[in-house]
Amino acid sequence: MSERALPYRPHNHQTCVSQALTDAQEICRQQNARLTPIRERVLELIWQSHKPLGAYDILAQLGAEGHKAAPPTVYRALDFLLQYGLIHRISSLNAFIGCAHAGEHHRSTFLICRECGIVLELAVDTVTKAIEAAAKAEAFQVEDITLEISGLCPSCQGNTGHA
Amino acid sequence: MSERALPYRPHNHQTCVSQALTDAQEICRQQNARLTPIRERVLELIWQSHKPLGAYDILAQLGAEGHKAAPPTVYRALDFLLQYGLIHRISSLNAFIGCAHAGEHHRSTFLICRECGIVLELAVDTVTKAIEAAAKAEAFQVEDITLEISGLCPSCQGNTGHA
DNA sequence: CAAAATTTGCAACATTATAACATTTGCAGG
DNA sequence: CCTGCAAATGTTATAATGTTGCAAATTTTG
Repeated sequence: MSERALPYRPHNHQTCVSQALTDAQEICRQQNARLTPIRERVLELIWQSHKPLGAYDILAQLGAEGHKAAPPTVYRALDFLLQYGLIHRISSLNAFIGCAHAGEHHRSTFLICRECGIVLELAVDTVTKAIEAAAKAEAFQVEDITLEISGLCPSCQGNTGHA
Repeated sequence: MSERALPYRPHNHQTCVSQALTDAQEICRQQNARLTPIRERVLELIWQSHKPLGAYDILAQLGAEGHKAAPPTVYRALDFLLQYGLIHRISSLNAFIGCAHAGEHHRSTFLICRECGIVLELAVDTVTKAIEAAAKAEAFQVEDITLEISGLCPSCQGNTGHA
């Protein structure tokens, strides 16, 4: 597996997109899931940047390209993509972002820049372990972890507060 | 400072409520913030249980007791209570819960039972440290952490799946 | 091919949150 | 006291996000 580009830095983003689509196709094939044109297009739209995209943004873009879909169409595609681990939902933003580790079993941490909006997904074992230990200490059975960190990415630090 | 009751266990909940209100009054006095009747009542409603309460639930309860408020009234009270650290917002539920550590500087972890809805707030230093270390490794400047763990609380484990 | 299951279309609606502006209240200085 | 400002609340409308229910089309399966 190749190294992934840091989203903050300039990079050939088309590589991110095509990698994500290829991975998605492979994952769906393995699980006998149908990556239909709508689902694939929604995934592609979400991957158009490293900023999370709202459901209604997706809806608008589909509309702009001639496919006038209704909200359920988009939400169903999103549900599918979530179910197969191809995207993540960012609760604190009511928005969705492509999964950078599709196919790998992982717990994600999201670093969300409040300035540029870019999100970096991490899978840090020490964090996961600490969380699971804390839950275990309370005899709580963990099913799902939402960990979203808001702040300033390296590129935006020092760039704020002056016109 | 006295020990806090575990929300899952039966406890004299009135103690939780009055403690929360007393703390809130003290915190507001110290900061010259006005804990007006509406704000105090919203806080009290939120503390009526250890389950997060939606803004429109609050609205409905205010209505039921004769104070027919509009959404902005509730959201403004919530903003105030959030600002002074008297409540927390649970992003994954779009709901609000009383802060169990008001006045103490802390980063919270929420254990949310999907079965009974009860939320336990923790402030675990190992978790906070691990998260901050992970962010630091990416040169990310942390401002806010959303950590919400969904699963089964001790009381609800084994109680599910059979009528 | 026919039946069954999955996916999509579509209309209506439910829930959550905010904008904009008017009115009232609390309070400090004259 | 009272007056004038700032903070808080009231009011109306609307924006943003998400769901339900059912019909039509498509795909899979026997």
